[in-house]
Amino acid sequence: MRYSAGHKLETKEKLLQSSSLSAKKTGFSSMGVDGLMKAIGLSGAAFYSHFSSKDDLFAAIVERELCQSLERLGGQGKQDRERLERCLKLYLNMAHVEQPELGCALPALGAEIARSDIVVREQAELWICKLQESWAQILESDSLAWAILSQCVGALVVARMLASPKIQQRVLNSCHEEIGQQLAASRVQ
Amino acid sequence: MRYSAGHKLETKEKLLQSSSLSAKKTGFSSMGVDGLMKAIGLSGAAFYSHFSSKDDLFAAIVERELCQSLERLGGQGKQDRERLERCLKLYLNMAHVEQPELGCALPALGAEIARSDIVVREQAELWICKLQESWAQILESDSLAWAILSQCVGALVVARMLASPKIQQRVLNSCHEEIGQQLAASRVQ
DNA sequence: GTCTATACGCCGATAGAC
DNA sequence: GTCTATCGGCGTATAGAC
Repeated sequence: MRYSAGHKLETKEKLLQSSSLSAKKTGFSSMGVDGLMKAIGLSGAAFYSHFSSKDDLFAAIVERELCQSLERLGGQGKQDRERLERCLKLYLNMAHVEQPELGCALPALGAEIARSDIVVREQAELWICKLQESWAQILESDSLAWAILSQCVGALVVARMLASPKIQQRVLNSCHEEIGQQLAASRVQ
Repeated sequence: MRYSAGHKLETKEKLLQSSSLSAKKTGFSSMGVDGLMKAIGLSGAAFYSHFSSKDDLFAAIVERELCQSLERLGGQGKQDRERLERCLKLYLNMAHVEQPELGCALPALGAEIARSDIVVREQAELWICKLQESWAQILESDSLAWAILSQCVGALVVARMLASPKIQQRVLNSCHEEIGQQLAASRVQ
């Protein structure tokens, strides 16, 4: 082998990272294999040494991204409400609206995941359910966990569609405020 | 003119309707001009008698769809909470999850709208704000209106990513239930 | 593992006949 | 307004040299 043992792993990792960013920014279907490889300094044909098809790459991106989202949002081990509220504040943030490439894949790739084949959706379901379970444990409410998750994803989808930063900010503030009230209500209950 | 006066309008309307359904189902970027025209029994070249470019069509689809969503959800003239709650029940429904082509454009095209140029996003903002204002009037709360709107859109994005109908249903039920509590809380306040 | 070269189809868009 | 024919580019994917 003309290349070192770890080289393939490194290349694949670089490709995954670069592709994930691009997919969240411009949409997966809008990316070409050639452009993806050029972005990491390789030719288009080299792509097929790492993935059998473009769809195969998408499955890998989804798994990687959702695993990462779970780490960021659900955390490992026991959590508490305070840490959850800090996560929500980071999630419902203008920086997150303006930089989809650095943020959660659910608002950015949700529609494309929804249109993927069953294998990808089962992967997505796995990680999304893990995140929901993590939140449900903290909140002691299954339905509240689903509701807040949906609201966070929706807030970013809605805000990113808007043209003016002021209204985007108002969407984020509103969701943050209303979630705060839901959390407070669930605490005294 | 070899074609009747209303012919062009009818054809354009048929094209808009057919394209809107396809866009919500498979995503706008995945559609080809040729396929869109074949779907209404015309050749691909005839497209350019109605729209100057594919992007021009997307702008028209967004305007048409969001205007329609406003009619369905915001209604014209005065509304009341009961009618709003009936709308939410229809929105947070498995039929809506399973048939994106018949439903709201916000969950289906949100990410693509977000990536469009400023003109499209200004259009989107216009209609979304009208819807929010309509709800805010009923609910007597700006932030609650934004929060519920986000939650509804997010619920559909999340549910459609999932593989199993049972969990999809649970997402819808959870959001419906939690929104119900938010509405009740805002009523007594 | 990566390269160049290439196959082959679909893409958006235009030209010109009717 | 719609058609057929066509252009030039880019899409995914493969073949074979190194």
